[in-house]
Amino acid sequence: MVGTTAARRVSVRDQVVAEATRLFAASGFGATPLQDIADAVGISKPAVLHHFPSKEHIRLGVMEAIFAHWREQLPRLLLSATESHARFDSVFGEVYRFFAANPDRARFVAREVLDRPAQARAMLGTIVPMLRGIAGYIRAGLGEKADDVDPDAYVIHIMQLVISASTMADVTSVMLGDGAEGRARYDRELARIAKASLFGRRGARARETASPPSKKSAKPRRRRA
Amino acid sequence: MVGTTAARRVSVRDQVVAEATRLFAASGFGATPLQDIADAVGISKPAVLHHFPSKEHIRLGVMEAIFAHWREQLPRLLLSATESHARFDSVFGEVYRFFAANPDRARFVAREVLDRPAQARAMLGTIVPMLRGIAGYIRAGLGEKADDVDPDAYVIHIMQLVISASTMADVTSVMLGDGAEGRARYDRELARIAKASLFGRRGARARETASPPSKKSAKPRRRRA
DNA sequence: TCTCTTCCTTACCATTTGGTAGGTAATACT
DNA sequence: AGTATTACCTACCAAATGGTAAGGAAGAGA
Repeated sequence: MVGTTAARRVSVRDQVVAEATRLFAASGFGATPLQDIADAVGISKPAVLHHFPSKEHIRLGVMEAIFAHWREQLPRLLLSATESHARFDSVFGEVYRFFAANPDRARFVAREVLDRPAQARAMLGTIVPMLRGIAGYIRAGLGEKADDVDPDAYVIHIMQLVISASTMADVTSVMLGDGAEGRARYDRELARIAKASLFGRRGARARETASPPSKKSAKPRRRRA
Repeated sequence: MVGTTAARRVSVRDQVVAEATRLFAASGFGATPLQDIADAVGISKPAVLHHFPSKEHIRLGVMEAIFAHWREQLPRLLLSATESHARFDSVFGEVYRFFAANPDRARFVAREVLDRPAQARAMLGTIVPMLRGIAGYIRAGLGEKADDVDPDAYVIHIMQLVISASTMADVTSVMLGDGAEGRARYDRELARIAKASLFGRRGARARETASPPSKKSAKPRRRRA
């Protein structure tokens, strides 16, 4: 019948994880029936449970996939430019794009933090060393005189900001407008806050190279709606 | 209209809303059985449905209570100090304390944004005029030369930051430590980011009056789980 | 006392849903 | 070919859960 083992490029298991990620992100773990996942993949419900012992294991699979992906992507940050402003743009852009590229990831993580704080803590723990690495670069880049900045806390807050931005953008657009321009203002201000709080308004403005993590068109003008 | 018997200290209806807020915040709307709310209040499940036509109406009651509370509190911001730095501290402190004083509110709002974006949008819409008022003050306080700041977007992001901070603090403490000092660093950096991104690092440091929004009222909140 | 209203109870129902039983067809292995 | 394994199916079950039915206690007003 329909393409069996040979024609199967992506394993059914991976499809389950992918669809579950999307559905969990949209409706939440508890509100997503196993049947919906099965339907999305195109198999029966017991077939899903053939690949995972339980629904709970699907959730773990989704979470592990996200963090594994992130653990794989994050090290690229550590190879970024050496000049502090350029490095900042690079690092911020990487983090931003990781979540913005697929809001499902941000939504899922946000839900896990709410629903299962203890497990979310454990998962976050697996990337703490890398976050500390980023914080270390910030500390080194700013030098001794920046004793008002707390790099560890800063990294945490910016990660939060990016996650919540990816999560809430569709809701907060009621204030800035739903169009592309509203979203552009939103993204630009997010990048500005992240940068200006580190280098100061002057420093951030002086090098406005990568304020909005390269959307399509960066409109430098700003208007009231 | 329903003045009802005066003997009642706190109406059962209000108790239902209060307990539902706590439970919905902790576990989510879908994952909170009606029975749990009934148990928390100390009545039977059908008794809960005597006060609310359905579980859905309880959710609406919780949301309305939160936003009504906020709509009532926010105007105080508009009476704050006139000097821009002092006003900032005042406004930021108000927003921060509103959510930090009761993390359930932040958690509930965060969940609503994830689960029911359209309704969350509508609710946010009811406070947009006030947010624009705050943005207007920021615009006026900074003057013409601060054309890099987008006050409307700024207000949205800071609100997001405060909400997500109240929501995720218990998880992110894995990086900064669970003790009071870790939380203090967390709060201090949050305030610093909010302020420095508006006034610049120099401006923010010059007036470090209200970095960590006094925890007097928010501190003794640790019980119940 | 009788009646009406409000608030609340116990019993019950219908639906949803995670998970299981047991069988079948295709594939891999020998 | 013969056998074991993998992947999947239909049918089913037990638990959880939102909501309903029907009625009782308590107070107010007559």
